[in-house]
This record gives sequence, C-alpha cells and structure tokens, in this order.
Amino acid sequence: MLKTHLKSSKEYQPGLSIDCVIFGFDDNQLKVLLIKTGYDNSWSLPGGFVSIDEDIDTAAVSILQARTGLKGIFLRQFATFGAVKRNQNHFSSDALAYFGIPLEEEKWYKSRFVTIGYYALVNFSKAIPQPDNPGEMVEWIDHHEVPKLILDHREILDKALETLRTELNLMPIGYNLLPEKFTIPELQKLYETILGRTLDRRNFLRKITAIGILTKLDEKKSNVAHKAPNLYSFDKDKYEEVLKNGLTQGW
Amino acid sequence: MLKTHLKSSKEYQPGLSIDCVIFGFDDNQLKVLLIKTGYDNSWSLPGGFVSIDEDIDTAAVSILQARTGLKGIFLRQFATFGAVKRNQNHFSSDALAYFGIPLEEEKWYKSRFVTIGYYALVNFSKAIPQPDNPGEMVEWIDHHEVPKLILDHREILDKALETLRTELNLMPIGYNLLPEKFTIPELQKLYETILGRTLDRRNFLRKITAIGILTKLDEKKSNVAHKAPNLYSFDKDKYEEVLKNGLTQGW
DNA sequence: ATGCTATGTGTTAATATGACGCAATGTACA
DNA sequence: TGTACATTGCGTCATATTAACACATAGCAT
Repeated sequence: MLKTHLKSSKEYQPGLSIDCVIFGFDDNQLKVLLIKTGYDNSWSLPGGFVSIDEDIDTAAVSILQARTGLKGIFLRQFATFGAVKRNQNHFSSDALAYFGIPLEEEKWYKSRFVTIGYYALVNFSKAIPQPDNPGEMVEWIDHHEVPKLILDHREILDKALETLRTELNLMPIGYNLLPEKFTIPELQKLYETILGRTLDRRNFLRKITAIGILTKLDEKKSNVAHKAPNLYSFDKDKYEEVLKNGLTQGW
Repeated sequence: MLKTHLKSSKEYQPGLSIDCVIFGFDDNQLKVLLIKTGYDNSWSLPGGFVSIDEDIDTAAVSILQARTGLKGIFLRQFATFGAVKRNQNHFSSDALAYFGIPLEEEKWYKSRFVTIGYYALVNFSKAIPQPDNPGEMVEWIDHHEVPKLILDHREILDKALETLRTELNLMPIGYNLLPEKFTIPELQKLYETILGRTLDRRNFLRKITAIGILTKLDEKKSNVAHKAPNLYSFDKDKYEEVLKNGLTQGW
C-alpha cells in the first residue's frame, strides 16, 4: 500500500489505489503473496498508487513487477472497491509519522480511497518476492491460512478467488501457475485447490486433454515416490487461441 | 456525465466517475439508454460523479434512478476504465462555460477521470427516461444502431455487452428485462438478441424450463398475428435462488 | 375453405458426463 | 528378493445432455 520513495501526493491520481491478489502454486497449495508491514506487523495485499500520467493497467503491471520481479504475467482486473468507510481510520497520525509522511499530506492519506483489484497468476518458482519498504516482509501464504488483513483486503481476496473459480470454467488456466513441464496430477491438484473440491482423475484427464492445449512429452517425472507420471507442457499457440475464444459454454 | 446542480468539485471523489450501460428490451431489440448533450449533440452513456461520502455502488444506484426513475434494479459493476488519455481534451473551455462551470474548477474537469462501469437491466416499459441537464435528450437506442459516443464510451458499452453475454451462461437473466407476463418466444428473442445468434426453439424451451424458474400461466397472449403463445411469469423465489447459486457449470 | 406463419410437443442420434474397474509402475520394507 | 502399498495410465458403461429435426395445432389473411 505504500512505497518507499513516495512522490508528492500531487503526482498521484487522487483517491485511487490498486491492490493485487497474486496467486502462486507450490507444494500442492494455492498461495497468495502478502505483505507484512514493518510498522505494526499488519498484513495486507501488495498495492500501490497510480501516477497521474499512468494508465491503471500499467500501474498494476508495475506493482506486480516490483513485487515479483516478473514481466508478462497473467494479470486481470476483477473488481473495484469503493465503500466510504473502507479505509477510514486506517492511517493513524502515528503511522503516517512512521512512514515519514509530511503533515500536509495527511488529509490525502486519510481520505477515502477507491481501490481497483487485479489478480495475477504467476509461476511460483520464478517469482522473487521483494520488500519495498524497510522492515517489510513479503511472503507466500497458503490461501487457507491467510491471517487477518487490513481494511477490506480480505473481501478483495475472496472476490479474486471467486472470480478465478468462475474463469476456470470459461478459459484454460494453469499456464501461468505451473512450471514449463508438469504432470497431469499436478495440474489436477491445481484445479482442485482452486475449486476447493476433488475431481475424478480419469475424467479430469479426458476433459483436460480434450481441450487440445497440452503436449505430452516423451519424458517422465523423476524422483517421485511412486509410479513416475508423464510430463506435459502447454502448447502455447493453442493455449493463446483458447484463451481468446474461451472454452465452449452453455447456450 | 454532468448534473444540473453541480456541487462544488470538493464534494466529489476526485478523478472518479461512474458510467452506466442501461439495457432494456423492446420490440425484439436490445436497447441502450443514451444521452445526447444539449451542448454539441454528442452522445454519451449516462453517468455521474461520486460524492465524497457515498459508496460507489450507492452512487451507481442514484444515477440509475435519476435516469430511469426505477429502484431495485439489476445493477452490476463490470469494469473500471482508466487510460490516461481517456478524457483528455474532452471538456473544452467553451464546453465548461456552457455548463456554467466556474473557471477555478476547470482543472478538475480537465484532469484524467477513472470511470467505473456498471450495467443495468431494466424493464423497458416501466422506465421513464429523464433528462438531467437542459437541452439534453435521453433516448433508448437499438444496440445495433448506437451512434458515435464520446470518450471511450463505445469501449465501455462493448465490454458491458460482452460481460452480459458471459453472465447469460452463469445465471438466469430476463427477469429484469421483460414485463411480468411474457412468452417463451419473447424470452428466446431476448437471449438471441443478447447473444447475437439464433437458437433452436425447441431446445431453448427444454433448457429454459429445466432451470425451474418459470411458471406457466393459464393464459395466452392476445392480439397476436398467429397462434397465440402461452404466457409465463418468473417464479421470483426460485429465480433469486438460482441467481445466488448460479447455473450449473463445467468442472 | 385454403394458405401462411408461428407455436407446442415429441423423437432420435451423437456427444458429454459421472462413476467405476483393472493392470502397470515404482517405493517401502519384511 | 518378493510382497504390500500407493499412484499412474487407460478403458468401460450407464446415464444425462445436446443438437437436429418432424409433425400437428392455432389463428390470421385472402
């Protein structure tokens, strides 16, 4: 929510912020990148402000890149939150002093902010969480074990997950969350984790391969406890095509 | 985009506006409520600003009510638009003078606005379009015949329709767009119009009735050219229930 | 009466889905 | 070394859903 080298508030779009729900998949867990403030150890979503001369989408990309070091990531706006009370009483005068905010900027920080929510899907192993403010911690947290978050960030996170669940039915997802080579069981675990329920192995295989975005590699996963599963990769071209057209739907 | 009795810009959330895509269905056409400015006859979506002490959702409801006189309408936020250039050069000094904006407020009007898009589904026959500024025209326009719109309103409209199409697959729609009593062919036309393609009569009936939200009335439509079709109504309770749980999906 | 058009209902084949069975592969360990 | 166990790969079958189509009926126009 704050950046180390704050420009003057005049250089930012007033009353507007961006919060990102960054999802990663590791150890069969859906994880979310969260930030623990140095000031009071409170947890929040990574976010930031929008420069006056910056598109909101660009601002979201910048925040994401600053936090994960990644470019060209799957990033999608999903909702905007603007309840009057959403950031009421959030920045105490003490907190603003801690962050070195000059007095004349207090009013800016204490006014209502409308925040635009983006969610991102990133390759866990390639992302390098980067603290931005001193004393800050950036951590991947299992989405089942998210601590209390500031403001309405919990609501934002929930909405992001709900959106992701819906989009799972409308388009192929996984390309951005898995390493280049992966197994069908891994992909299934990802789906199961996002949906929060189990799926039948055999039916999953049939359905996921029918989409036509997977390439079966002539290679098996090594160092596994049981029968070595086959490795697959995404067919980038076909994946992009399905992303554009969407999966077949109802009507 | 403007209101007759403008409060001082200080009473509004800075740099933020709301634009509504209001859909209605009449004469087998999907129509959109548009506004023609008195100033230069340019067309735009109905919109407005957000008071500093007003939730964004509440602001959207207010705008909708002001334009259609309707309360309790289906209203849904679908996207937020914030390209830097989106309203660059929109309000000329002449225009601001026309609207009676004091000089000291010019900067406010000329800065970038981020706008939150909402779409609404309303009962065409019950809505009473209401002009807000003098010389303004409020009209229902067939969505196929929408004229050139100001700013990025065309993009906003397209995105709203795209969202509506997707949501058609996720939840029942029609309750808010049709009169209390309607026929299956009418409902089908609505779906066809939204989707932009024809559907098979018989399959449509089977599928739409299977949802369990329709009540077949013991009454036929009168004054029709051919065989009188049966009238139906929505079962409000079941409709709400399906709205909440969504239609059955893939995975 | 006859033709035209739109509605109401039913049929059938193809496809998709959900629920399982069983053999193959590799680890753990007696 | 070989037996138990967990996991993968592939297949089957009953059922549900979908798409495509046929036919009778109702009401207006002439």
